[in-house]
Amino acid sequence: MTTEQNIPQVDENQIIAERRSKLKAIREQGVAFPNDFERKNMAADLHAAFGEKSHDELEAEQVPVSVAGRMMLKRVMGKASFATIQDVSGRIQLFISNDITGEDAHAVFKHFDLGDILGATGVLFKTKTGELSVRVTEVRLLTKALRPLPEKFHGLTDQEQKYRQRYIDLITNEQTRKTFMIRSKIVQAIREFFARHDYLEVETPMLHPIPGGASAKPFVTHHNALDMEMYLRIAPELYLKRLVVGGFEKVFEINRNFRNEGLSTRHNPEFTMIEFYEAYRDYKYLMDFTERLFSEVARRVLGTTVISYQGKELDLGKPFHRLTMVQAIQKYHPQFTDEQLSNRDFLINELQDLKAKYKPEDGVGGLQLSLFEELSEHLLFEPTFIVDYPVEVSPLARASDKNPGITERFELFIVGREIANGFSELNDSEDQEARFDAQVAAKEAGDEEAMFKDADYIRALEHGLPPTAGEGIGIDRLVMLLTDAASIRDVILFPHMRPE
RNA sequence: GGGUCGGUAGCUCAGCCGGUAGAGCAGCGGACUUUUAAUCCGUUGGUCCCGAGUUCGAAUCUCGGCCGACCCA
Repeated sequence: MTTEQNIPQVDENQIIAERRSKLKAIREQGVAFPNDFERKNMAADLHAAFGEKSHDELEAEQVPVSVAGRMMLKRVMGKASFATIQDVSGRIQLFISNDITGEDAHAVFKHFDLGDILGATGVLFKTKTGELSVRVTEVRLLTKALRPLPEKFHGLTDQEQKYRQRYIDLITNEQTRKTFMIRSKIVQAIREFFARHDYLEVETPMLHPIPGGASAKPFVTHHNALDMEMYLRIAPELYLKRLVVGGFEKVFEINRNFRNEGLSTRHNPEFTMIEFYEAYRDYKYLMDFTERLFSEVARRVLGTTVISYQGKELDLGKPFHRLTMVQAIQKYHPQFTDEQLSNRDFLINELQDLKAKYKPEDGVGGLQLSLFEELSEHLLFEPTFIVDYPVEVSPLARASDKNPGITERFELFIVGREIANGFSELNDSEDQEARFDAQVAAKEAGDEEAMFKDADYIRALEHGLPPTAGEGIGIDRLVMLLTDAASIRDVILFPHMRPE
């Protein structure tokens, strides 16, 4: 394998050629990529500190500044020019005129291009229209941009290019920058929430000898020295519960999972999850805990729990709805009776009528789940916990003491999307072993997503896992919710694309 | 996997009942000392996604392919 195939074709054009010749001239005059410019001020800080001052106040103070950033706009007017530069905090306008820099320096500036990285020193002032600006005494080219920016007003509209060349999207699109800043704040708020609840943050393997903790197809890779197949993890669950066996009673991990499945507006092959486990708790505690987490994160990141998603409003500060799977089906289809929904033949008939996907070998529980996914899941706009998941689709969850066919498990749906999955953990090693064996039988019968048996995990459980509750939350989907993003690709910096 | 829409200058887009490609921005040259998507004058720039077919002639019509967006599975 060479890396050459990953390098896009060189696409030279007149604009790039022009800029290359400018760079060549700069090289001939000295250091073309200087790194000795001392930037002392950020655009946003200057606006915050001096934006309210009047023209006369600023003239009296003569505030010296040193700013740097990418030139986004340029307006040349003969003997004076304006330029707008952008740093990570925002934008500020430069004013360059023959009177101050001299005619030669101004002439050099006139040949700087949009997209170039500039450093400028000068004094703050206010223009006629009241815009805080820098009256430039010296402006330097710090990095020549050889490629032109997208059209300055419309920016980049082609989704493909926005994803493939995210750097351009970030340069030109304020909303994109904002989305990823919010993403960072969300993760930070989650970390702080768990730290405050005395959780230990851990890192467990990404390379697994046996993929486990979820029902999904793994990516396969090869370890040369050990000459063995390895799998990129589909979930960290079994490792985190080993840590609870070891006595870390509250643990969490925020990291990537990999699932070898299709791409969609809701699925990227690698995605970020937080999984957390707490000993001596159950799934009901987790639901309350999750409500607190979501409302707190929203409040800290957005300042409110009332959010708007794709034009509809919802409140993460209110208690979330809680429905059993059967209730969730009946909510939108009240014509179905409890008796019908616990009748295998009836369920299969309905699923066939709906042309829905289901596994014919499933029992009542699995068929109910298929019907729920077909009829109700996408309609659960307001936050809703669905409880009473059947044992057969929950091989790692503790069965209910009252009803052995169902587990102490929930999934959380918001805006019609699964966003979290939690349960009281199965800590009976013999039951767990029997469940693994059932999964292996299903895998041998052709279910590619069925789980492998992890003998060491059984051994760990045999040492005793305290009663424990655990949950996973999809960070990307949470970010979508809080940034009003329609596609998971809008919240992942470099989403997966077909190779160019 | 199926359906719909799209791929034309560096970018944003027009042109599509067939007649050999246009605008705005960006670039280049010129005018302009408070502009802010600056303005005004001039000007350079094209594998019309790829391949085949129909035709005297294809960006335009037909078929196949590639890539993408959205919807469905």
